[in-house]
Amino acid sequence: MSTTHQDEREFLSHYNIHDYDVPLTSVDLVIFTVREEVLQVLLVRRGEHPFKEMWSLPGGFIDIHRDQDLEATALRKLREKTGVVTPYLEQLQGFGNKTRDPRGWSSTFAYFALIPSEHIELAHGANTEAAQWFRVEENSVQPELAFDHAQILAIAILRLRNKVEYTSLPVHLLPEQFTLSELQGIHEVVLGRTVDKSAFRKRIKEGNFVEEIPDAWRYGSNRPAKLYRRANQPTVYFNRAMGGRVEEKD
Amino acid sequence: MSTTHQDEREFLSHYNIHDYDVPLTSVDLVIFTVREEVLQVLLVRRGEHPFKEMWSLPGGFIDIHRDQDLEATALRKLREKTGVVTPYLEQLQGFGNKTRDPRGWSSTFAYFALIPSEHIELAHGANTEAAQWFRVEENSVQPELAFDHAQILAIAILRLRNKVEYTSLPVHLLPEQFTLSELQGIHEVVLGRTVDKSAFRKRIKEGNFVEEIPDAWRYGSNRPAKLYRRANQPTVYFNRAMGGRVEEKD
DNA sequence: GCAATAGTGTCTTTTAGACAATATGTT
DNA sequence: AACATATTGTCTAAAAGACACTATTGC
Repeated sequence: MSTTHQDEREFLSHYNIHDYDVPLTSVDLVIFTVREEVLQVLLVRRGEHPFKEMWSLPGGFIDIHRDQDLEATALRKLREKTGVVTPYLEQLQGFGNKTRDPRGWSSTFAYFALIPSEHIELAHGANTEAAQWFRVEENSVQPELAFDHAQILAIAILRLRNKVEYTSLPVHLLPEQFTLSELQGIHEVVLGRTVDKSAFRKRIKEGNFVEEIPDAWRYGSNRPAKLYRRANQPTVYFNRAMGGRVEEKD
Repeated sequence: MSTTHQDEREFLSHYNIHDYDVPLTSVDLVIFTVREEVLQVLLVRRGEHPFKEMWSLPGGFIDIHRDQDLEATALRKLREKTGVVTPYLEQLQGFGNKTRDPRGWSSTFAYFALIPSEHIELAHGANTEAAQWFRVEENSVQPELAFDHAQILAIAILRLRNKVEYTSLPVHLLPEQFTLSELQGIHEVVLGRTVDKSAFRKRIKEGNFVEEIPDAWRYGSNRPAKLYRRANQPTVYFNRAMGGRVEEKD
């Protein structure tokens, strides 16, 4: 109805968000990689209040002029900190309450990203916050984190472990080319336990999310290993988890 | 350090959110129930611009003075529309971009709730928006929805079907007391296919998320059925899905 | 007894786990 | 040949699917 549309235009012309008490809204990132045989997460040291000088997850406010959508905000932050432009990125969960930020009611969309550890250029420089990798031990990281970031991190770690149990997601922690043993190693690092070689390979092969690279081999002082790459497939979900029943879920 | 704390107090005393361009932030709800042997979802007719008169998911802005956290906002909206105070409630996903709301950059935390169809008092009255149940057909609902709510609904339906495949979640669609056949019926309605009685019962019993009610039976013109109730357990995740491999995931 | 639904048992199928056996490169 | 790691095969175990069989009530 034209009347309704005119009404709506009239309404919108008077609408001003600055008239309302609204929450702060940001995007935070949990960026995982596997380096030195350990799961690691990227943290930045805060240069400004609040929580100045403390370590935190990279993130920040949505820039409503530059960012088309939430994912654009997440990708922008990721690019600024790591230079990585095509990560595996998925939304983790939203968090929001009165107390998590001393500036007032605050909510955040937490994302989680997986990147291969090679070719990462961490952001540095006098003015930017320092970025650094930290080892994940159990469900946390050594330094105390700003805001509720310790909680967000714990939930991200849980989600990652669950996804590793029953999806093809860990391929995104590896570079372009990798062997099945390397892929298995990634699984073992994230899960914190060994997995059976035979069962693992059967599973991977029938998932069809990796493909052999023709005539490409990794050589060492032993039998060479076939090199594989990610197939052009969306994430594969297995009908059964790798271990026994998965106890905790998010 | 005391200096840092003083710095921070100083900083906060000058901080004013109204100085910044921030996105709108709301909470929306996808409320499911099973009535008349069909999966149904609760929609409200919008009384105000934008999208005045159109059907939409119940929801609205966070009230930073009344709501402690996001879940409190969701529960408040749910209570206002249905009178239900203890539903199954989980966060679905966040959505946010420049275009979903004509008032400007907008983001929403979508929640999804399951409630039994009995004892629901839908909100009515001249001033409040009309609330009504709609049948879910495939991945959508008959009326066109405001904002990007059709997309949110589709994702919620997908999530619900996936969870029904491999979790104990459907018990929340049933009243206090129910028979195993009724529970199976709920699964069949949501999944849109029949499931095997024997396999279903083995699964349910070993999950231990329902318990027999002593000496309680449902009578009819046939063999009486044992009545069960929800056990005091968190959601159980099964190691395998009910059907074959689950193809689409969220 | 009959109809109707509740509840159980048996066999098959699928896929993971354990673990042994074989393959193929370097040194 | 010795070594190290890659790759495959065989048997077992766990849990779902198909389907038949038994149980118990009202009428």
